[in-house]
Amino acid sequence: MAQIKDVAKQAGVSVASVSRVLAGHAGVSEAIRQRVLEAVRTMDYRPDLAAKRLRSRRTDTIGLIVSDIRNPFFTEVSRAVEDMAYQNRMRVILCNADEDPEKEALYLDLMRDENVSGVILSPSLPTLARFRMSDYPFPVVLVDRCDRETNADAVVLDNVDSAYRLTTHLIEQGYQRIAFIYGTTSATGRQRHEGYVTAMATHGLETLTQAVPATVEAARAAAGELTRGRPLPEALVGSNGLILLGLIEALRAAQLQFPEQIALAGFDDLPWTRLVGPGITVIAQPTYDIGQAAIELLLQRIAHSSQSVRRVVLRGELRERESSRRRRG
Amino acid sequence: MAQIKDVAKQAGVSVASVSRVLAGHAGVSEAIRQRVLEAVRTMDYRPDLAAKRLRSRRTDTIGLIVSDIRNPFFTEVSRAVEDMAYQNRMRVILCNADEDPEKEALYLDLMRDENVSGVILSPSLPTLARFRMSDYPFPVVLVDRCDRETNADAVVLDNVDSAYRLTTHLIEQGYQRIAFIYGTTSATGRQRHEGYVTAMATHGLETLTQAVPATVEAARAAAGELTRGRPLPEALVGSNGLILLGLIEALRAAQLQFPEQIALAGFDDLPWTRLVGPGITVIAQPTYDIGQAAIELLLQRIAHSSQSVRRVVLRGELRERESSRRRRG
DNA sequence: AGTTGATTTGTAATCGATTACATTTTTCTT
DNA sequence: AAGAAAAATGTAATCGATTACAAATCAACT
Repeated sequence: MAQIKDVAKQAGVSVASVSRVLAGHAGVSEAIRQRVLEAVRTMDYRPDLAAKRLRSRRTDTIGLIVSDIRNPFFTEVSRAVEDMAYQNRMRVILCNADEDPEKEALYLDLMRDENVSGVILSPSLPTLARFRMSDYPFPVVLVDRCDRETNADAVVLDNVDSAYRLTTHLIEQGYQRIAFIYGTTSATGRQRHEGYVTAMATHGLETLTQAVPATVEAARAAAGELTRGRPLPEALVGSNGLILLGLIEALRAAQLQFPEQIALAGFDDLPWTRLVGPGITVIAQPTYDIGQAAIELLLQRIAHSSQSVRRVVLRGELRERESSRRRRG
Repeated sequence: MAQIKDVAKQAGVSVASVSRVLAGHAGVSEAIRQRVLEAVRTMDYRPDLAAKRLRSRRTDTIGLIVSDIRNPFFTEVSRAVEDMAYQNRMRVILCNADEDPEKEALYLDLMRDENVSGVILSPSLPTLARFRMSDYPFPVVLVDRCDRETNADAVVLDNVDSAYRLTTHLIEQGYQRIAFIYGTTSATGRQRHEGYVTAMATHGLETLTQAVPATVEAARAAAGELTRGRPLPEALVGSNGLILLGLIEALRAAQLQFPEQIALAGFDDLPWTRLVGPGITVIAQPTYDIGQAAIELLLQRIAHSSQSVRRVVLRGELRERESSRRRRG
């Protein structure tokens, strides 16, 4: 394997010149530039990244810590982050923390060991509550989850407002007994719950909620309970894609048709939401944009560590489908 | 930041001893071991990974190159790989090559630069055809795609057989004009096509196939064409999850009910396959197991570079649902 | 031509670990 | 108790780049 000194010898220059040419630094004559480039080409020289990283103290690597890559929301975010990262000659280290604060801490520690340039994190509730930018030797951008109080760069959906609009849509369609099933492990669920509550209150309606761990199974169980209660809710709303899936499974099990017997709506426009039943009304998140915005924010922060804290709030889009069709009678 | 020499000073030993203790090497007295460990603890010493990697020439990193992480099959495989990797104190670098041989080559080059311990790759057809283990300075395990001729460690589904069983199932249910829509960008689609053809031939039936790029859009278009033809096919089979999705969209657009007007079956048991319509018959792949097997194979190969080439073939499971219900008449 | 200042190039220190080899200490043998 | 063999420990070289600093070259202006 050729090293920088071999290239230097071949080109008849010093290693410093080779390094300068390759780093694109100014102050090197065109003649030397050409000779170095030629030598690099003929020898197929590849700088050793380990050496480079040791000496330069930069890794050009970013960490992405999500709860579970299998959640389609994070799949899409991760794809966006990876695309942008490679475009900027950076690497991505991906971790699944499973909403577990201990794993999150573990992986954040690992990021420190890796000396990453920055981290994109979707924190669980406990981690978010404790979060201080200054606790980490690298920039952190929060994604998907963020509190009003949190002082950190972040990219989130307008959760409260989206939930408000979704709930209001159902109310306008003539539904009143609207049940909201939401995940308790993340700030997202809480905020969407808040929007739901506000919308219901605005219209003088009573709320009906179930807080569950954000899993298909938990949502299915909760919805099962709700559908066994009397009077039956007129509509069910799930606070994210996994929960929505659980609701559908419960309706299947209870042999309830939607929207005829019970209306349905939720968050996350997944490939199947318009194919299940007559199509499901959802708030679509601009997932790819969220990922893109997150890494852009991170790259800016890496470049200018002292710039002011920014929060990017993206708007969810209401996609009306048959599952929330106007209530007859 | 504490370095190894600080720890050595604090513990009153040499840097070599510290290194030996931390590496878990034998031949160091219990007394020193304890003193070093104590010093490491009190100083919260973290070895610098860049330095470690430079000197030891090992990165404990593996590369995972898939076509697109948004394909649920690869999402699940990737999760398995990450889980196992972190359990073995290894990092994962994930790349999306979009079925593009050039991008695959690019990322494989990047893996060389990163000096990874090994790579898990799901190659496009051209890359697979050209694949030689000896072209790479690191072990490579193929996943999902592999030819009979390919001489490389690999983990794949029993594609031919699975497709044969799925097709035979439809035939046994009374279907004869069965159309097979398959992806041409990967070996997987071809092999499943082969199983379909064999099953049809065995029963003396004529084949009806459409080869498409493995995307939802292409599959939708192809299915649209098929459903406009007369006589209408009696059943549609998609060679993977994305294609299946495209087929369903096409049936929706053409307002064809399944299985009443046309039966449906495919590959990949995704969260929604039993929720769309009356449930869709599929071959379920043991995706997590596939990922797990791949990294196990890779770790073994890293440990024993000269062991004989292994191929792990996992069996797909036929999940019969209503979309392939027995044909009336 | 000589001096000054700017620009280009080269030499050698440095990043922070691992590890080959040398040295010291311990254990065992006779 | 002396000497040999084995085990433990330490010293210093090494991995392969970047970069601070020194040296050399070049240009411009008296």
